[in-house]
Amino acid sequence: MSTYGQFCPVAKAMEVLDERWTLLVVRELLAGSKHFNEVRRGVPKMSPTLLSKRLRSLERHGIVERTSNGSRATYALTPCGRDLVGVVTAMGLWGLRWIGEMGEDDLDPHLLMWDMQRTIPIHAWPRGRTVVRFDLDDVAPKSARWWLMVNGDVSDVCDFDPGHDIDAIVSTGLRTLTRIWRGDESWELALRAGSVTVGGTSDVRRAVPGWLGQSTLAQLAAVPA
Amino acid sequence: MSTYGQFCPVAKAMEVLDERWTLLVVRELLAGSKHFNEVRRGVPKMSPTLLSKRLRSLERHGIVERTSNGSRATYALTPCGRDLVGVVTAMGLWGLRWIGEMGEDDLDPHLLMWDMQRTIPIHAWPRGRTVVRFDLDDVAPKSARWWLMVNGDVSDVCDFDPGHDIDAIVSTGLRTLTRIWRGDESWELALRAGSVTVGGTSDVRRAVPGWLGQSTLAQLAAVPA
DNA sequence: CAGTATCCATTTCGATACTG
DNA sequence: CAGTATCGAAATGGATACTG
Repeated sequence: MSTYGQFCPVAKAMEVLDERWTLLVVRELLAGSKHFNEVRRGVPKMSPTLLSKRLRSLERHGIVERTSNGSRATYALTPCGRDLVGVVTAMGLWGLRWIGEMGEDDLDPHLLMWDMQRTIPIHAWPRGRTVVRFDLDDVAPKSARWWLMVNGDVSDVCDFDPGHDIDAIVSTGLRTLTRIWRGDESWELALRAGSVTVGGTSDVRRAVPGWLGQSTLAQLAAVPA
Repeated sequence: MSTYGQFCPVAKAMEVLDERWTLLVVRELLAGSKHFNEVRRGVPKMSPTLLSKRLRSLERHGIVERTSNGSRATYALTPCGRDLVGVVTAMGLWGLRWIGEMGEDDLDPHLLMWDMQRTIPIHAWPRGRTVVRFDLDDVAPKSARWWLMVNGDVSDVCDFDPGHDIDAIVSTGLRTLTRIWRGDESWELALRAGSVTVGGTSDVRRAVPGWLGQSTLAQLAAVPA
């Protein structure tokens, strides 16, 4: 960490937070990840060495607390770390408002499905096991099909057929699904425009947008403070 | 600028903003600086080459607009740039709340006086010319004495005697003055503890804290949202 | 005043492989 | 699972001097 030599609190904060990846790691911890490889899932392009380094640095700064219960290490935000929710949110809302364009490299079906799986409003789903399949038509075959399930109060996602009955099939492109998830487009408009189609009983088709919803940030943006 | 390869708006925002110095340049522009060397005053430890590079980068990203009226270049934030006030504020409030410790290198009388000069509530000062001298007792002689003046609706600061009558003398240490300015301590407590003394007529001595006030961020922090 | 030019030490980071 | 070890390429940025 290099310093700025300024008393200004913005500078003091940036000394800690302006390093590459740092705030994304915090975002993952805010989203609820507790273990090393759980965090990694949210920042798959970060090398484990670097993640380790960042976690250590955050620990040194009193933002993260690491506890090693026997063999399993657990990471948690301290109160100071939890208070970064304001920074992460401000950053995200600004990004959402002003950086609409995503390059091809920004689109990642793994990342998208993982984020959806952990964010969807489980309470809005039916009681029993419910499975939605996603067919992404513009993606290499091995990452084109995903199964998202809710059973009781647990959600799961995988890229292979888990063998259960499928309640709905969402067919669309990765970019479209990402844009809807981010809140750049609405389910309604996309469905009407035909850039997304949903298969299933008519009840289910009507319900799917409510099952999936949108990213946490999009929900915040929809309720302008 | 390197990329993160994530669709997440936080990542997209950080791609633009996580480079060293970037957000501090934005802070300066938000504070009202319009010209190259004006911005420099707020980030004196940044090399001009790098400042130039950052301004260009901000311009490319649609955050800053540069206009060259003849020979004088002017920088201004675009609406997108102005909207970063939320990010800068969140960052600053977090820094203020959680990073209290300042190293010796973080203390800079130039920077402090410059920030005070541009932030003080001029309307709270008397009508005629009013001069406050600062004597910093723990600073090298050549940076230990400062004159802060208000005349009409213009404030000024310098490190040499401008030759006007002095209305008040504030004697304290650089660290104390910085802490008060940031809002870490209050004028009242510092005066009572004797870590600051103010010379002048009793009316003036009572008025000085109100003339000086505190940094913009400290004012925001004092009104918890 | 408003920047450029140059140069190099240092850091940083990504890739890959490996370990208890 | 939860990291560490190693290495080299790239870039980052600080210092300094210079220009129209």
